[in-house]
Amino acid sequence: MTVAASTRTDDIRAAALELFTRNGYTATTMADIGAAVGMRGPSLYKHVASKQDLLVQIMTGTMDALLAAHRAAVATTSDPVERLRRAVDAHVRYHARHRLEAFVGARELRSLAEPHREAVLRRRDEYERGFRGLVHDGAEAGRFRVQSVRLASYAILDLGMGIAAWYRADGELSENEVAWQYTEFALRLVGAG
Amino acid sequence: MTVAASTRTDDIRAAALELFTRNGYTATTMADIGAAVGMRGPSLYKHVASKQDLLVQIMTGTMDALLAAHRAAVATTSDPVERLRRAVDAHVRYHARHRLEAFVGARELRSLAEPHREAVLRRRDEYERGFRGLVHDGAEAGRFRVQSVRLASYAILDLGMGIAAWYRADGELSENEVAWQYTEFALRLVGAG
DNA sequence: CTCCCAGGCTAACAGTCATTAGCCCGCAGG
DNA sequence: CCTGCGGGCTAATGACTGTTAGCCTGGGAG
Repeated sequence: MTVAASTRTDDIRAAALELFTRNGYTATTMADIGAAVGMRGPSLYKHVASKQDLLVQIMTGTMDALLAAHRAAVATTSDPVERLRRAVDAHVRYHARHRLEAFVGARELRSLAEPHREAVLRRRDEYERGFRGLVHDGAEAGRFRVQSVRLASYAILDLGMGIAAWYRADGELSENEVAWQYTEFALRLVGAG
Repeated sequence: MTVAASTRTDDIRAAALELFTRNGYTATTMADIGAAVGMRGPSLYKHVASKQDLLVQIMTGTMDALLAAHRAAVATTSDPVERLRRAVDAHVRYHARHRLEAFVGARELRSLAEPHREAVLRRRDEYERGFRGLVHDGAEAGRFRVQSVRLASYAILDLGMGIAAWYRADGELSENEVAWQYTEFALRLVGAG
């Protein structure tokens, strides 16, 4: 049986994610991560390759998931306004649902060693270009009123990043409320309100 | 003569700010900072108290300046829409002009030791409440159409944070262009467009 | 019952840092 | 000329960290 494999490894990854988010990558020690899952630091090496590898897994996994969500969102319609609405919805929900991953993904790029950093950066650029394209198409079609496509898409992307910083699943604002409000914000922002 | 005091100390602070921004506080060594100003690590102690002190100066100085700019901006009028416009303008310009300070201020809170962290957090809360108040007043007066005052002010604040991440003084967008666009964004966002 | 090994542990290594101690040089004031 | 010292340097210290080596145990396979 090779089903439902390494719970242990997953636990470790989850603990690392939590600690990286709260204290940062460099300030988190292997001993800390071990303590969080009930073992000593060196024992972790029976399950993971290295501390850096833990970060790599988190960051590349995150970008892949985000890109996938984006592609799925824009593939469902060709109306520019609706495409942007769905992309923002996916963006916001991703940052709310995976706020730890998003948080670490945004803040620890500099802790990522070089073969991987470039790869993550490339995917992030691709994501950014995707949004810029959506805003551009909507403006082209006369559905948006924007002066700078670049500025507007930066603004929309930054809204999502912000969510990862303050959203709490057990807070007084539900994911739906946040998603609805923020898509509204984004559409108003590009003058499609 | 006690005029035009420590150029040396200022140079060191500037170099530290630059390095903290690019590599993060923990990843920056005293030797790095020293090299940036042309001396060895230990020599820095003839000018500054400690590495932590460097961070403290940067972060508290930043929050004070931001709060001062905010107060000055909202003191100049009592019209809710205009007050928000000016507050956002100050917010955006501050984050563009002092992007390094803003960047470090947002990202290195966790590296700040405890007497000071609390103090910075308190001032940040105060700043946040200021914006929330502006949005609330405008909504109360029927000039804004917002569902959640809190969400709208978070969104506006996050826009500024984003600027600190990508703005470059020598980029293709001038401070004025960014400021005008972003105040427009903020006003559209609260439905005052 | 025996054997194996997954998975934990401690000890040790090698490296990195912030910070301190103590030295020394050049120059400004007398 | 000398002397004090601002401000630089090297060496040393002490703490911490990621990672490796090697040991031990308990439970499942045969």
